[in-house]
Amino acid sequence: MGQLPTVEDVARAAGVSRQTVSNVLNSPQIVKPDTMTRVKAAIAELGYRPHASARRLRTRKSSTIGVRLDPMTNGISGSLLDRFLHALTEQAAERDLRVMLFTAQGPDGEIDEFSRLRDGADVDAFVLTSTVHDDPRTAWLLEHDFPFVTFGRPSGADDLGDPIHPWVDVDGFSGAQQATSHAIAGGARRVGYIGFADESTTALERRAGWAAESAQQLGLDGAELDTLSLAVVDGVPQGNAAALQLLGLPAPPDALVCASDSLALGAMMAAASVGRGELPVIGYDNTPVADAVGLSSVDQPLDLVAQSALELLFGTSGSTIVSRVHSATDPLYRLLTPTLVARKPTQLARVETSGSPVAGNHNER
Amino acid sequence: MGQLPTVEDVARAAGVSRQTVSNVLNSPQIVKPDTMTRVKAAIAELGYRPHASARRLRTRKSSTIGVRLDPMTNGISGSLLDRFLHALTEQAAERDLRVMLFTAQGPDGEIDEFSRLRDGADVDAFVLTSTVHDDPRTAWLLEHDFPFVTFGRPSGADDLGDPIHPWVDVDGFSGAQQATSHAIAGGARRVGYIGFADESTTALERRAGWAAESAQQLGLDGAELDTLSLAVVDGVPQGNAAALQLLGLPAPPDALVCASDSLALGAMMAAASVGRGELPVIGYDNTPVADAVGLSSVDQPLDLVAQSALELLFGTSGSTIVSRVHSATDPLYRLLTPTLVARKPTQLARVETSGSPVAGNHNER
DNA sequence: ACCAAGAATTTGAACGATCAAACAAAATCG
DNA sequence: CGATTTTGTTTGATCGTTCAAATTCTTGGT
Repeated sequence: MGQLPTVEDVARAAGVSRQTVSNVLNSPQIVKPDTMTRVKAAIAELGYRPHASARRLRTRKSSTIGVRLDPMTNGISGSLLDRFLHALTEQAAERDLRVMLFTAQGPDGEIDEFSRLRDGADVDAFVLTSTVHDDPRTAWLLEHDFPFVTFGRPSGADDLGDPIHPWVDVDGFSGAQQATSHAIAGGARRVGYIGFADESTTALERRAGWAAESAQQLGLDGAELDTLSLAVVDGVPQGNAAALQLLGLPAPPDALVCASDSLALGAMMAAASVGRGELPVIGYDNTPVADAVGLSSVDQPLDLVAQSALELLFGTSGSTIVSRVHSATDPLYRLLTPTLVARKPTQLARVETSGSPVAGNHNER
Repeated sequence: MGQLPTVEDVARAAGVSRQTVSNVLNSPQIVKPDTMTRVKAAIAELGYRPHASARRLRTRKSSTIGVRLDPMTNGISGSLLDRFLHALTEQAAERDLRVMLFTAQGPDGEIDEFSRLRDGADVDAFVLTSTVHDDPRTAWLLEHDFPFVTFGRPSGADDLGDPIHPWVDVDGFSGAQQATSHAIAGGARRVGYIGFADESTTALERRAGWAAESAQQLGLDGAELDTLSLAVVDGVPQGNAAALQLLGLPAPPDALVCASDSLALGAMMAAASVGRGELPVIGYDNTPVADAVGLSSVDQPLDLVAQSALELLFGTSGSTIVSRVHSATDPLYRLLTPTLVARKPTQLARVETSGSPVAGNHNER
């Protein structure tokens, strides 16, 4: 099994020329049916596979997407990125695209990597996550006219009308609205909200979703809404603290909507600790933790996010970068709608104790 | 900025030949110092960077490692893989290696991908995670003589004496031992254990570590140890249930060592729910959740795991695969020692409530 | 000063694929 | 039926780099 077969070997075996073999692979429609079968047989026979690097060299396409792995695993929500990465890799494979990882320290380090990967023709495009306002990375990519798409809208600009670059995002307003609506449907009349203490689009729109739904269905006014909500840094202890504070109010909330599963987990524990274990708490991101502790949570359609990202870069099919000059009918962005996953908040207490060892795989490592 | 400069352009600019430029980059020691400076200046001037695909085509090395992204995000511990991936990518970058992802359904699908990536010369080696006993994937790779390392020892074989393939693992015996020892140092006299209900090496060795330490320091015999331990499927609810059962014993444990943070989190909640919130609980894997809820946990040195994996594949430096015929002095495997990260179990309750919004980034998405 | 041995550099070929243009075969048409 | 188009296939060149062998330049010994 010494040498791998080349297009030359296949050509010889099938009694045709190199180029015909190449055509069978790349332009099947222009080759005559019976030569087609002959060549395909030879390919199967020899177990031929095109040499990726040779192809890349000639075509000047790497068929590879670069994604940066964030330096810090972002707390519980870190797995969000993990799941997105998985979805992206899977969707990419369907188009014969590959995902290449890189890491970097800070925006400048990341830009260095952009430059390196671009010049080495290692990647055709980047997918950026956790973008911030006035992101230097998107500025660099735009300036150098290199294809990319962001997961998260470019906050501050005219995102919907005339976005400065392609983006995909999940509608946080809708997510929070659904969560709130679900709590109300469950009988709540004062839905509290624990959100993020920053000015990001994400933070603002999720709170707005909760506020809008509370105002509309429960008739609460701005002052009441302010009383019922807190903005904190993301994290379990912060959620715990905030929930304790809200539950200590003269007129405490009878349900809690949180901007993350971390906050929600903290809130759940807080509620239990003050004897209100039955309090409905709804989280965000639908992380494994939410599933594990039976927490209702807003699920982001990461498969769709990944698919949309690829569509914005490569069109509805194929693996060739589409020009950034989109038609007016085909917008540069995708705003997707999340779904609420309802769970029984009492699941934890209900589980039956099992003394004898139970078989099963636990997916360690 | 039309065309990217090639080695040819640099050569012309520096007044030397192509090959000399190539030598400056690949064999610096054989080029005369002053031509060296001249060429380097030209490289900097033109902003030249070698074209990765062209190089790969010629050298027949891809300088890329393939890693499969597991289909399911493995519950809370999923982030373990995430962190490992990050460490691996970072370590790889230092050797000018890249990490390429792929996904697959089941072992057969993964083997198909192996074959595809190998034949396309996309990767030089694979890093496998979550290996199982008699893994068909390692069998295939061995049979086709393709370089790889596993994270996790090949259970069942003579791992230490004459391993059938290179592996890196973290010593679970030591980890559980440390956790147990820490609990005892904190005053515990009956340390309970909640572990995994399967026959994996991981499950066995962690329990053995706890058992050994309990026997030695506390003088407990086998029967008592059996009473104090349970084996369940990994998960928060299971941990909760198991902890409730252990705490309901006539002579309940005064501390709990768990084989995962998921189990530990469930156990913590169980303890709190029966008014034993002060009970020391120690988890495993040091996931973000453990950090968030202030849970002591055994930390796996993923940086070292990644570094060791690369060393086994590529030697102590460089990016060329080393032959699998290792010298006797240089074993085919690395067994690393984890570290216990001690945290205050009361952290959650202690956090002060903060009414006013606090600035800070919460790393959403 | 001469020649051999070593060091530094250059030249032609090759890696494996696709592109562009040239060519041959088949189909269409007046 | 010959001229013209359409369709299918082949040939030479090329992508940017490194390898292998050939060449030139240094150095040192006698």
